[in-house]
Amino acid sequence: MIDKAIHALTEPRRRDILYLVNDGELTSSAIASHFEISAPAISQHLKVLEEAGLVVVRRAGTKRFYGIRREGFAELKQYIESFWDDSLLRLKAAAEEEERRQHETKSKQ
Amino acid sequence: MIDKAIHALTEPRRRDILYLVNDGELTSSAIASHFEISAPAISQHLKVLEEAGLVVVRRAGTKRFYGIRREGFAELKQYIESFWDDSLLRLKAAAEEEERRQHETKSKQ
DNA sequence: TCTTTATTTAAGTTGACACTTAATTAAGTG
DNA sequence: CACTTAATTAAGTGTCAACTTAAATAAAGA
Repeated sequence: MIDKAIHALTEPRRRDILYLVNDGELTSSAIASHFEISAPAISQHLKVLEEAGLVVVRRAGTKRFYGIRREGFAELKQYIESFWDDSLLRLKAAAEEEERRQHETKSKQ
Repeated sequence: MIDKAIHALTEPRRRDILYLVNDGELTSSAIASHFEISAPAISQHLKVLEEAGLVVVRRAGTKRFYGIRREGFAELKQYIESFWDDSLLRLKAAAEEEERRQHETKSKQ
């Protein structure tokens, strides 16, 4: 699911859609009205976002309201933060190593 | 630059390259030896990463050593964290709103 | 049931981009 | 100056996915 979520977020248009529905539930056509692309294109994006667990649908008559799925974002946030933490730890170590090297160089001058 | 950085990171192969050089500077060919794709393909990826400010080159004779550019990552981290913070604030507000609605419903039953 | 509204699914087109091989540049080395 | 090594640039290919229009589904109203 994390892989699907990351893939879903790599498309700028889908991030725009998420920003929109984050302000409150919207129907497919209401979302489409914010862009210049066709309704089917939006529908396809929504399908990707739904399968990635980032949005949920609530059906009401012929309308379908799309909204943010909080659990999906929570999982994703946790994953990305662990990635950052790990990555930053390595960067910190590298920075310290470099500093050590610079001190060594200076002492040899 | 942030846009370029995000775009650079959407390609899995480039993330793999970043993981590699994060452990220490590597030449283009050393990086290529870790994958099954051609040297030019790696070179093209490195160019994208460099233009996104995520790696830096150090020339030494015919060799070019690629390494992580910390400032680039710092900028990116800041951006993504602000995105998260903002996004989470809105999600928190939405969650509270929903809770209020549920209480209301219960009190009316 | 026929029509309208909301949306999706189907099918096909197009552009971006990650790759390839071949040619080129750049910097030593004999 | 040739030759080698390291890497890039050039040019072309194939794939994928974001889009299009047209057709299908699904629910509600006349």
